Amino acid sequence: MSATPQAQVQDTEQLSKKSKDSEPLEKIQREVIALFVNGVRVLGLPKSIGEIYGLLFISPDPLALDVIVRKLQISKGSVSQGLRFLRNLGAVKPVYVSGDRRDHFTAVAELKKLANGFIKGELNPNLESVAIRLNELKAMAENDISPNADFFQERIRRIGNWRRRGGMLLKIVNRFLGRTTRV
Amino acid sequence: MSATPQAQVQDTEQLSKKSKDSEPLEKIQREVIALFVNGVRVLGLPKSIGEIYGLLFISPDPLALDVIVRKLQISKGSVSQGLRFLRNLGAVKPVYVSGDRRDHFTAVAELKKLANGFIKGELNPNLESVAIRLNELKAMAENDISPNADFFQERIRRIGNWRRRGGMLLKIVNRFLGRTTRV
DNA sequence: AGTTTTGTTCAAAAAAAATTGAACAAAATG
DNA sequence: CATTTTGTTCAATTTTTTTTGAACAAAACT
Repeated sequence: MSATPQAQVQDTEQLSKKSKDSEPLEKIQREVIALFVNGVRVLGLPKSIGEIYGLLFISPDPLALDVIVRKLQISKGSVSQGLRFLRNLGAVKPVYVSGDRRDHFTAVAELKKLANGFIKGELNPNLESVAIRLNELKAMAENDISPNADFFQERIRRIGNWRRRGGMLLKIVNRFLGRTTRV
Repeated sequence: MSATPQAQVQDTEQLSKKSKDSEPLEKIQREVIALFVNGVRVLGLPKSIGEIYGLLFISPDPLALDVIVRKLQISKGSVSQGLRFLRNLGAVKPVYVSGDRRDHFTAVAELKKLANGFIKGELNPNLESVAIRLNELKAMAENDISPNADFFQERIRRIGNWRRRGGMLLKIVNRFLGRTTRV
């Protein structure tokens, strides 16, 4: 809490609350954020998501939306949308900060929670839609009278097999990372 | 136009080899391809990759590049690049077809091979680069003298932990799907 | 009441990624 | 060796995705 000027901040302003908000990021923080930006690309998520999560992950205290905007220098709209996405995923959670009207957020930093959120929010819905489509395809293949009908059926059975094993894998991942998730 | 739907193919052409190339896709084939196009999006891969793999997966015989171009109605460049990518991943393999100069390809349809290819080609390189960066960050955090230094170190250790468990998970996935892969 | 603060929404702009197509190279054919 | 066939490359274009920012709404202050 005490004014701890590791790098000189503008001491002319009130040091109480605002000063921390406008402290520029430390180099190590910027590096960690870059790591996350890179990381989320593998998951097919936009840069801003990685920036926001990374910033919260490497910030000791919960941050408010407009602070994130200032620190990352990205638009309010991006941060609003990004936070919503991360909240839905369970990767970020709101934290009450007394005496401040704004919502504050911290990163959820347990791998199992992150993985569960991603699986439930992004992977499972997809697996389900595949299951539905697959049933339609199976029917279609059974009515097919072309010389390739047998081949088509074998292929479709195979996709079903993939889907089944994919679902098992998600369960295994879940168990490995800790408690199981209700799907 | 006369009311005949696309069911009829032009039988006026020679039925020998070319006819098969210009046969339009069956409905069920188009559906399966759509399924793959959708599927590869989850992996962060472009549509054309899904189309090409899907087509090969649901084609009884190996296909040559220009046949793929005609059947999918996408450019030669796309197919060339897509096939290279899929070949590198081990998702597609060349097949010798006697009496034909062109390269022919079939889909590799074993889930374990596909997963191994994807892990080796897309996931592991990323995990490795994280490992490298992480070492730099660890050193940086140890030299940090800010009041947050301890926090930063905890966070970086945590990322290291994630990475470790991620690597373990890939091994587990591998074992689950069949033979193990050399990493 | 009005005013300020906080956060959301969504059309437009910008950025990023994928696709095209024409030029090119390499190999096979005659 | 000239021609054709096959496949690659990459700059330009198109498409898709992401980001912006201004308008808006809701709540909290005075």
